[in-house]
Amino acid sequence: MADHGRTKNRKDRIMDAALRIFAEKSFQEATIAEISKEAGVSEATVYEYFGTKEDLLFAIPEKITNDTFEESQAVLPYIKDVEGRMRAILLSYIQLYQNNPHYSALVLLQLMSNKRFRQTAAHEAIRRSAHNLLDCIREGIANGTFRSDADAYLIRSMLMGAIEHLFIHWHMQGKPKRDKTIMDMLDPFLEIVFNGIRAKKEQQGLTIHLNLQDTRALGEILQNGSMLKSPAQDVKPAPNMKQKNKQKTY
Amino acid sequence: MADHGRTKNRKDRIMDAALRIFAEKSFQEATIAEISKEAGVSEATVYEYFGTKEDLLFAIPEKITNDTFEESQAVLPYIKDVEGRMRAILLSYIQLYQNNPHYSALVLLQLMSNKRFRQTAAHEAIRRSAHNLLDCIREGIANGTFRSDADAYLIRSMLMGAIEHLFIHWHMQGKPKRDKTIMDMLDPFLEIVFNGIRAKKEQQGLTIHLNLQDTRALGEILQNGSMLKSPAQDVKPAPNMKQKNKQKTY
DNA sequence: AATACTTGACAGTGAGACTATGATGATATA
DNA sequence: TATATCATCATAGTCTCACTGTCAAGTATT
Repeated sequence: MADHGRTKNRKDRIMDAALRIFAEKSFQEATIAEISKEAGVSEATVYEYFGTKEDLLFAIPEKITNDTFEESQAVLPYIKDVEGRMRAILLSYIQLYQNNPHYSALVLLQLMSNKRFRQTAAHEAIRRSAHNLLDCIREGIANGTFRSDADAYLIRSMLMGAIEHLFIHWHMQGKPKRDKTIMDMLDPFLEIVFNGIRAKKEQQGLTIHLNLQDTRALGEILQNGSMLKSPAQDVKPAPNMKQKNKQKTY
Repeated sequence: MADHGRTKNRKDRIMDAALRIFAEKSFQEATIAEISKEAGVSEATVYEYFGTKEDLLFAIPEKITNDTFEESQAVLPYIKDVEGRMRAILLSYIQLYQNNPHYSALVLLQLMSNKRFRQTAAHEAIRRSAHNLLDCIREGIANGTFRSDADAYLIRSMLMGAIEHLFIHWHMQGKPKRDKTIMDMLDPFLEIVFNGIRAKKEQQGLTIHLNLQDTRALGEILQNGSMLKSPAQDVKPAPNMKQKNKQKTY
């Protein structure tokens, strides 16, 4: 293969450059000329690999999704606890965005670009997560974990919407608005949602006397007890959690 | 004003046509030629009113926002109850989208179009809602309505994110995915969130028996009461999209 | 009717997506 | 070493579309 001395393969170099430029400017404003220059290849080479500018746009999240998202989904079937499984789904979702800072911008660009978006791997991945979540919620309702009157669609939108909202804000305002990462918020977040939709159950075992006027004390008890810190604590975090950041390109 | 027999003023006709075409296609795919034809006006006239295609894109949500959003915000200061005020903010937010079906698409187009978005009335309206919400949440935390350890930013993202998520899905799948409107979901939604973040109080003086092994039960008991009404709408599977595929362009 | 203003038709410019083609030089194979 | 192959590049050219400029014709106001 004639590489003219360049090490990394051209297709990747083009996608890297395009990712940066698309995210920084916008689809209209980015030109193939600029992308090819940034990638150190000729314009014709871009067209060799990607038939159209739009193909290029669609290829990038496709690759990221296939590279980083798929494997993190593999553990899901082994998590029997509904809440733990939901946590794992959201975690992989968050990691997908977190590890690829420009990803959300690109996905939005695609979304707005045209109807083709529905056929992409990125959309498929999101769709599948959404579907899995819905199943979990229904399962939780069916087995009594969640209230029987809970609206599964609504709860799913709460879960995914909040995360997307956090990332969109992140994207719009430049990252470090706060010291807490979105990952840090996952458990408090889930606690609130689960808190709001858990079915009331009977209690067995120890009984204690509480004076319910003392709200503070109650709050302490609630948060220090094992239960309310994320029920999924023992669930092993999805594989690529170490934040390795394989290439700084993204 | 020379109107050549047309009644409605040209500027509005152009914006109407543009709103439809931008939302249906996308920014790139919509051409000024088509918009002007749809509006029954010459191409030059479009440029008379709107200097550039992008100006046209930005002018539309600007108008809608100013027309319909501002007044709905006027009542807010008079609602003293924190939760009631939060509900009102979200309600006006939902109405903004609901009354203008193409609005969300246009706002997203703007968002992705470029950085100018931050100076638009649409963005300003959203920003102000977001800000008001944050204030409400903080006030609720301060006055003991909400748990003291609640994360105000997170809660805001839950509230706004869920609504935006519902609308984006709505936009992507063609409207009537379900019989319930997004407005119908507002109260069940708020119930879950408030449920999850309300400070545990009331039940003054009552002593009850609790099992600390099942912390869930503790939470339930504390939150139990009036708010769990939400009629159990049985979940029906989403009638999956009609796959109409209006244009085979791609 | 006279003047001021608005609109339309049309021609033209420039940017940028995309194509076609032939030259170049690295690599594989004989 | 010689030859074939193939990725890449450079260049030139086509086409679509945003956008401009001009002028004639219509309408409003006086």
